[in-house]
Amino acid sequence: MTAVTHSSIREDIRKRIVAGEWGLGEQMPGEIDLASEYGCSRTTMNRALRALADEGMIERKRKGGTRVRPLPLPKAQLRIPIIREQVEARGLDYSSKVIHRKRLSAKSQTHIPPGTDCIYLESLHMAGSEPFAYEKRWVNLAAVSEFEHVDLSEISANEWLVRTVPFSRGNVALAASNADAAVAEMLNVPCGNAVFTMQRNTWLESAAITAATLFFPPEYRLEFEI
Amino acid sequence: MTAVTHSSIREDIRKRIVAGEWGLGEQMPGEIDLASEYGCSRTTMNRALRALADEGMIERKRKGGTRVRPLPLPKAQLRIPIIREQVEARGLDYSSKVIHRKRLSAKSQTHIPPGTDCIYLESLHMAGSEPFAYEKRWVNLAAVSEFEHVDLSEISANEWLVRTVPFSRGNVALAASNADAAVAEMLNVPCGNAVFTMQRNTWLESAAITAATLFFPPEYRLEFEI
DNA sequence: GAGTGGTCTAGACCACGGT
DNA sequence: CCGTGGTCTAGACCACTCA
Repeated sequence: MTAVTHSSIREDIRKRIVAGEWGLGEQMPGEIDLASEYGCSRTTMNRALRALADEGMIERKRKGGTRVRPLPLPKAQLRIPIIREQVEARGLDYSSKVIHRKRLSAKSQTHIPPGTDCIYLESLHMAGSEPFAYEKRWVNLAAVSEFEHVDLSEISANEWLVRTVPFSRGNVALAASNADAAVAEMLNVPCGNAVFTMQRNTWLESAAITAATLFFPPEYRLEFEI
Repeated sequence: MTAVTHSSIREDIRKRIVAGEWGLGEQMPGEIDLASEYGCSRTTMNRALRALADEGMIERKRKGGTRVRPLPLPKAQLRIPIIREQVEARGLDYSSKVIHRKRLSAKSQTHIPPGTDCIYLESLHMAGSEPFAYEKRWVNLAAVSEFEHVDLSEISANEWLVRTVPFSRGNVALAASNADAAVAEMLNVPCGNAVFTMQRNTWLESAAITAATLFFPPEYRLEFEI
């Protein structure tokens, strides 16, 4: 006898969908019917079906009932890794060095309003004695003025920001680009070689906090489940 | 007066966390206290807090209570776009052509067991008259034998597979690589140029279905929110 | 042992959206 | 109109884990 828990019910219904018990786009039984079939309350069945809807397997509409999604949404949970953790997960020592540090007005290529007082940083993240990633970053001093006095030999800019402004929101763009001379030298790859790049803009509420671009050597792969 | 719904409560508590009402790693009030503070039932408060825990903002443990996560997990919902949709979203006509099609035994670089009878395909996805992506794909005939007879001038391999085996799971790896001569010619970029690559392996239950590698021109960016 | 979250229940009312 | 999912409630028992 299967335990009547929302998770076991959810997995059982998932199997029935995968097995094709209800065709694509076809209406499946409602909460009340399924609840009585499984011998659980409607609340529990609701939770199981809600979870399947959240992951894009089914679609639910008031009055329209519950349907198997015709083309499932290929959604994935991607966890943006913290660089230190990635390095340490490979059993290597993490360190970072600041290569350039300047005080500049924001340029227009970032989401920080042009002219805003910023710190511009270039730093190299190391895994053992090998370069792991090169970073170019703008930090908005109007939003985090304390950043001006942070000792970046003690803590990386990224970690300081995460601890100071932990719950910011942002966007990410992934791309491939050809290494320019500076990036190529830092990552120890031939000039023009393909490098994986990740651009991140973050906000706290409506204030632009930081814009960072990370360059990874060609071996780097960002992996996740779907 | 704020309505007492799980979502409004969740957003209010999110604001209080962002405002720093409870320090990082510090224990916050339990469900019962918060429920009485908001004048809702414990069930409702549980749902609000569970949602915040799911998105990585708080950590919950039996007996240990609820705590603000010390370093928030940067998680993102990444929707893997269907190529046709990406092209059409840019207002361009989508088409695809098969460049090579062979029947081969699987090689060991994919997740399909070596020696399995496969179709190997190379195809070009077009946006208007421009190349949009080049695809190399293995399809396991032992898992989807009908694929042998599909007319790929009518429907792309990807779309046929999604409709036929809709609920497969898989993994994805993103990287930057240097275009080899064939890919460079197809994408109309200089040989050796950086191309964005996406490798996908998919399974239905435990059966390997298909392994695909997509190559995108250097302008391509994969964007998402965090 | 005891406190906290995890979960289930039975019942209720509401909101959306096809008919 | 009225069926369906969306949500809330009050109460209960359980399971984990810290002290």
